[in-house]
Amino acid sequence: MQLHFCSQPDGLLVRGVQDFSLPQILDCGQCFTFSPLPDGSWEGSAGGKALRISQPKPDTLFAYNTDEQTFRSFWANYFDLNCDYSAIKSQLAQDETLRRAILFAPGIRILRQDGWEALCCFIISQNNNIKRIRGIVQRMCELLGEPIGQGGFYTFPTAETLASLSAEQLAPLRCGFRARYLIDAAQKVATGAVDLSAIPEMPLDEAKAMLMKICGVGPKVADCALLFGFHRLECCPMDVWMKRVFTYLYPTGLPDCAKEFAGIAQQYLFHYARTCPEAFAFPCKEVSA
DNA sequence: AACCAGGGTGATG
DNA sequence: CATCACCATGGT
Repeated sequence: MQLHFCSQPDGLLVRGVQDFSLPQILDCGQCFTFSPLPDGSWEGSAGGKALRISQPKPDTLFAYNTDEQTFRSFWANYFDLNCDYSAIKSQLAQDETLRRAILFAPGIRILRQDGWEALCCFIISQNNNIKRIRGIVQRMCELLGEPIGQGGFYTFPTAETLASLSAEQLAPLRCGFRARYLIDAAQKVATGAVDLSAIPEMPLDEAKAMLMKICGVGPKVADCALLFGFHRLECCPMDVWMKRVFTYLYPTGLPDCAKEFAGIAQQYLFHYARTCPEAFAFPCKEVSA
């Protein structure tokens, strides 16, 4: 995918984008730090940087408050623009159900989020809904992060900051029983008991076991952190929606064509099932039928 | 192995 | 107004 940049008075035009949809990417449950604005653009922050971005045409992005240098060095990687999703999609689409899920949202991409931020977000996400997760994460950044410029955005608090606090001091976040999980994660990361920087070089099962040493991190949250925070595409987080998908559509597991990119397959299937459950023709009540 | 609490909010009836 | 579900986990 060859990108073309064109600086404008009020931002940066990026042409040549493929397999990309802002709402599909930012509203498919992988990211909780971007929100839609009434005009269809999105604003939020990641990795200590703020961004407002829109997609005036399918192959064109407009980044309001950034320059080419910042976009090339940070946002292009964040939005995984160096990855060819058309090749991945054609491999996955050998399976008929996946083909339908991909056609439903062909612009999904797996963001390359910061590992620590993703870990915290998915600790917060447990037994929770996306709207409230966004609110909790926002309050956490406002209360404990540093301002990013004048736009009202804040950095994600560091593990050191969080580790110095008690669960009671997180009460304003209104994250309930998850507060002590965040504190435990922060303390283990800050002391090095859990070394996030070692994860990229670690075998998957070893990395997952390490993350699960944190109280409040089970298999599901660990898989989410690894997929969305460390880009381990073979992780397939099993939430209630994916359990339904597997029970009714893949009782014997994903087809071979999807194993290599199980995490990406998961994201297409999760988004389709959650957005359009009737298309899958399964009940949304009891899973364990 | 099978419940159950923990906090809050939006959706549904 | 009541109930339920929510990208789960740890404890009983």
